[in-house]
Amino acid sequence: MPKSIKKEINRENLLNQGVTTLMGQGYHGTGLQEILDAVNIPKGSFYNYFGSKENFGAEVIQHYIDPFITQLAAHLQQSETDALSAIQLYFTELIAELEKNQFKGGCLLGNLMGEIGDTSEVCQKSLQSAVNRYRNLLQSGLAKAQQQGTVRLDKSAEDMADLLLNSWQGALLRMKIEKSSAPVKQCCNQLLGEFFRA
Amino acid sequence: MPKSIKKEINRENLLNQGVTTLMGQGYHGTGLQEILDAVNIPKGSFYNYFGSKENFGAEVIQHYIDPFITQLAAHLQQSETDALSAIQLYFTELIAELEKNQFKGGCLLGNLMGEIGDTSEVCQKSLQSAVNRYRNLLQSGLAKAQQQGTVRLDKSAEDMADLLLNSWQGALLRMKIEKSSAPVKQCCNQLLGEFFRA
DNA sequence: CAAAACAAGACAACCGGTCGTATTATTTGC
DNA sequence: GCAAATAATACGACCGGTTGTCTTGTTTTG
Repeated sequence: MPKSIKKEINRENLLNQGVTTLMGQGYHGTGLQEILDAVNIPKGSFYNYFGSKENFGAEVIQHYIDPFITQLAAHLQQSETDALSAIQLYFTELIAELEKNQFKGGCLLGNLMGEIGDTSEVCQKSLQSAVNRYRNLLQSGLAKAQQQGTVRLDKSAEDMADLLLNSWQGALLRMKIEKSSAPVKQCCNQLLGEFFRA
Repeated sequence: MPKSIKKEINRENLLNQGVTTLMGQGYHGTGLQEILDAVNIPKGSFYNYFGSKENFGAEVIQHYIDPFITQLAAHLQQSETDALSAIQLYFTELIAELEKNQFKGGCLLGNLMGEIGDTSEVCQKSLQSAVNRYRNLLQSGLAKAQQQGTVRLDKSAEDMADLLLNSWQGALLRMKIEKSSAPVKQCCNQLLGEFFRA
């Protein structure tokens, strides 16, 4: 097996484990050794793949959000369901996943925004990019729903996307400390079920 | 000076410094020594005042939220202004303070919910209590505004308080990474200025 | 064989927490 | 009301362990 491929596998494993561990214990609460042990990669190698813990964190952020964007985009492209229903279904699936994890972790973006969003410039940039990518997709979904007549037209899709995203982040925090999916369900019902409706 | 008084002063100083430092660097990002040096209190004393870093964190949380509750309650008791205006004024003041800090820190409750809200049971309990105290006050303010006819009656004050608090927390996270007060202003305008209005 | 990629482990700094001792307060005995 | 005894607090050196990073030697690659 060529080394260049092994390198990519190692990088991928580190990023996957980074998502899991940073989600569970936060940035400063996680030591590199813990991640390295989990995927059996020696410490010395780490700095060949990533220049620093901070750079690693920035890459983990992007690696984390990718699947969410893919999943939401897939729902929005389903031509047989309207956009609002697609978004609702997407969030229903997220809630099911959160319940499966017993409300631990929440959203890595939200957690890291709070912990290091204003102290690590590198991670801040990465968080900006990740949040914007997600927000823009949500916005385009809401705009599509507006065209389909299921979402009100007197508010901009941009404003609604921001409100939905912010409320969702806040609800995730509440979920974590209340160990209940009630906050996130309430959030979706209030916005997607009522406020945004045409 | 009796020792019992000095002890209370030291505790107070530690809690104040704890709020500042934990706000800026998070829980795991802050070492006890850093706090102790800032208020010139030896390490050994710390463990006479607080049993552990975790217990200290739980006390810092309560110490942090107290002034916010006092401030909001004071606004709500001003008899010459209606409740909705009082709430709006309160948030306007918060935004001014955030701008003064150049969008660093945000809300200690939100930051700690994300970082340790699901890993430290002691802090989780404290966060629950702090958030609930704050939420209940907001709810009573919104209920008062409903009685005064400025806020819609077809949604419960409880639901609106939750939505406002969650959106505010999310907007604070966005503020931190975007280094702009636009998200928090947008949040207040959307909810207090539009959605909640009678 | 030169250059690049990798891995082992050293490194100093720092972590939260403990411990014995010194100092000070408070209670007790008379 | 003073002194002795007891309790409470102050203090910082110190503990074992871990941190992120770097140096250095080895292995692999084209």
